[in-house]
Amino acid sequence: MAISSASLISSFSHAETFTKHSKIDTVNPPNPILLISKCNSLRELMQIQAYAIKSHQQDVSFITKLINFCTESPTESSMLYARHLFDAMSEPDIVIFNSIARGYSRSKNPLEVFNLFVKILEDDLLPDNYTFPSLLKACAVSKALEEGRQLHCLSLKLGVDDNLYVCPTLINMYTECEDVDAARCVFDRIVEPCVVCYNAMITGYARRNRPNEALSLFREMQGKNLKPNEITLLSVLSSCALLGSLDLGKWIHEYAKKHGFCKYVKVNTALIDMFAKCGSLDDAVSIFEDMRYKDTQAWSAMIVAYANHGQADNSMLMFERMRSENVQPDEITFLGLLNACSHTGLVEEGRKYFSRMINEFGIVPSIKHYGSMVDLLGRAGHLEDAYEFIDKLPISPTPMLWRILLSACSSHNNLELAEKVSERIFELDDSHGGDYVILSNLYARNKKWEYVDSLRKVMKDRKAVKVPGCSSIEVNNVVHEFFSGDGVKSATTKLHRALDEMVKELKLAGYVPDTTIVVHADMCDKEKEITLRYHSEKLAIAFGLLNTPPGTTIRVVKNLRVCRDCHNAAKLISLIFGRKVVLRDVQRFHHFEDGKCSCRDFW
DNA sequence: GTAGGGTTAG
Repeated sequence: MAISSASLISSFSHAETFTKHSKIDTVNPPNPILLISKCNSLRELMQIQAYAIKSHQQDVSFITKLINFCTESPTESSMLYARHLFDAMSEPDIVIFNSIARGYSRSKNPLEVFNLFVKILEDDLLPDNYTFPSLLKACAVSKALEEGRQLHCLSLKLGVDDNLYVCPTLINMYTECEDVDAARCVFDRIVEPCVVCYNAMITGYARRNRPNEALSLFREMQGKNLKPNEITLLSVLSSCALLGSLDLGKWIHEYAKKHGFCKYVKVNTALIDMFAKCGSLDDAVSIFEDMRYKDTQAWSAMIVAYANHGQADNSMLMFERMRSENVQPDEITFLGLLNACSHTGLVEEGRKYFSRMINEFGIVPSIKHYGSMVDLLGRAGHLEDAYEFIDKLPISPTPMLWRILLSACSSHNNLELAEKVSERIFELDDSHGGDYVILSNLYARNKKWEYVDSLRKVMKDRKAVKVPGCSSIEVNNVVHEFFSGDGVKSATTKLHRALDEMVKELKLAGYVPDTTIVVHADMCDKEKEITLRYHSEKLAIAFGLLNTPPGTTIRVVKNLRVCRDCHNAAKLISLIFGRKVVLRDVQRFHHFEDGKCSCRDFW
């Protein structure tokens, strides 16, 4: 709702009635500054100002209090009023500037913060340690690394860089601007970092997908007997989730229980997310059901969790429960629902949620919602619809959107459309090796070897690199990582013998290596088979079989989508070795049990 | 009620 300053000022003059209708002690007139502390609406605040003017008690200190009230939890109208007060001052000083900047910073308006800074410099005012947090936050939200660096220099010059409040904002600015190493430099310069600084750095690592460094700082912090708080736990839990480290996650859960952190809704939500992403949906559900108060994020976490585990019916059930308890859904809620539908091929339901999101709840779809819709249509085989959907978007499509469609083309073996889609991708970004691999696999499947060859050359010429497949498994609190092809040349370890043994047993049970999905055309079948054997997920599963007691569930996390051959193999492994295998790929979870997968081979 | 501010990590 937009409010003009004219309407504000008119309600301001209306506020003069305050003095007429209120009983004012004329002998001992009340101090307007004291009235502000009891004030609880903008309207009352204006009445207090009217009174202060009338009783000649309006001074700089009073105005500062007024502005502070407005910027404490700013709204559009409170900021307009604050700005009105500010503009009326003849010589605003740094204190006033800081207060206004705080308001703009809290209402995520970096542009106005920067404008104010320009004014500060023009007025020859010196920024102080109250000025920097707002400025640095503005850089963080607008990803302005260069401006952030300059502010960092200025803070050094003015000697406020090691201020209790400036330090964490500096770290946060650098991590938000994706310069995590610069953040670490700031952190390392602090003589005795406090919990807030640790939190800023740990959160930065977790957000920038560097969970190992986050966890190692967490350990360092504990070694120093610094007490983590609930905010520390949020980042540590999200690091566990990234790694799929269930053991550490469980330990954090115990820690949270012991130290009274489970009363925080956000900690519980992070626990739900962690358990779900570490493959233990049951634990996620039990945390969720035990929560007394569930907010939008908690419900969404559960909806997303069910979606990623392929339980669309439960996702939708959660949504119904959420609605019946009058909790408002947000964009993440719908992202979860859309993913739930796309993972299970519920095209009509997905379409319905998409339109309800827009029409019933007024949520503007983001690129991720569009991506989910493309996935929904494409994976269900409505490839042309998906193509048209992307073509008609109100925004220009990102390579990612086309990539989702390309992978759907691959699932449905539609080479013709895949070629068309690849063209669209390469126009935007030709450096992504995965795109060439998908297309190349499709050529191979259709026995068009000459195309496979030329595509490999193009890929090489354009210096496109493929992210290597990497799978990890946690055994006895240690996360072991395996890259595809590890040991292809020198397979001498116990693990490789176990792998050979595993494949031998699989073959006895009817496993036939699917050599059509290997990119290299010049390999013979034997070589192709070896390449497949050393896929990272097979290595990780073999490691699990070798190093965990019979009957233990094997939990593997993979950085890419699971390949068709490994999916087949995992199904058989669950059957012949009597092990549950929980495989998290970049897209979703696969639960293998008794020769079947929870995705029902739809992925 | 230290009577011009009250910040930082989610």
